[in-house]
Amino acid sequence: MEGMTEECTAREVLDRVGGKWSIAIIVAAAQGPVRFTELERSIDGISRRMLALTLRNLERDGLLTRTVYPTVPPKVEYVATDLAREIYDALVTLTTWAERHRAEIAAARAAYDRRAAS
Amino acid sequence: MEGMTEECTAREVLDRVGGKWSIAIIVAAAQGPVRFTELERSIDGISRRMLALTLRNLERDGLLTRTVYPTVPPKVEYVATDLAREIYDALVTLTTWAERHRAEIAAARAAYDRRAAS
DNA sequence: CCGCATCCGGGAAGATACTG
DNA sequence: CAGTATCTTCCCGGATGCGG
Repeated sequence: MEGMTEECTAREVLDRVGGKWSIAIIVAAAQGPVRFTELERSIDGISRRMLALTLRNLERDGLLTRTVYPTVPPKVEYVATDLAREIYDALVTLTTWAERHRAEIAAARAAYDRRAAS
Repeated sequence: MEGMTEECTAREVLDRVGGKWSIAIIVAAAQGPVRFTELERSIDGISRRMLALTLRNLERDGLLTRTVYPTVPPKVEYVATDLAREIYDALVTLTTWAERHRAEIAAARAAYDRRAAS
């Protein structure tokens, strides 16, 4: 449809896992089945709306499996697919990296901003 | 400043690397020094504005080093820092993954949409 | 050649309230 | 419990033009 070349594969990655909350959800759902409210509580700052939307998109792309148990009260479980599990390590690498270099990056940013305020 | 917990590290990754063009730029600049126009040509679809903005942000976070050669015409080279190189493999993994499963994901999406159109 | 300034539209995402 | 619906706000990102 578009005149896009191969360059946009990086773009495609982010279309799947680049959402604001996708990584956190995938990592959580890769450890085992998780429920909606469980995710809502464990992912700090996420809104009910964004959780629902992100879950839908991840399910749509085949990264998450949604299972509904017709019980009362209703119960829905999400679990990462094999496809999603393939990038689990990479996602953890990125998360760990961000965590370990948080201070370093903040310092670089502060230094840059200080120079810009000249 | 914030009351954010540890949960948002995934968020932080994307703040650095989750820009629309960040991955493509980091991967390109990890192979060796690249010039502005060079990036503009090699990254399909990027605008001059977004290239400049993304380069600035990556430099600000200490992921890219910017070197200006005071020549005529001016010459500016960008190269990935050691910090950015640490996630190079993970980024390549994600890119490769997206490329290999492109069809699979598209199919999952199509199937999902077909069911939704019921 | 390498950017920055400005204008502007569209989608992302928060707040809030309501349902099966 | 597991979502929808609506409304609003914000900022990403494209287009264009200027400047060192």
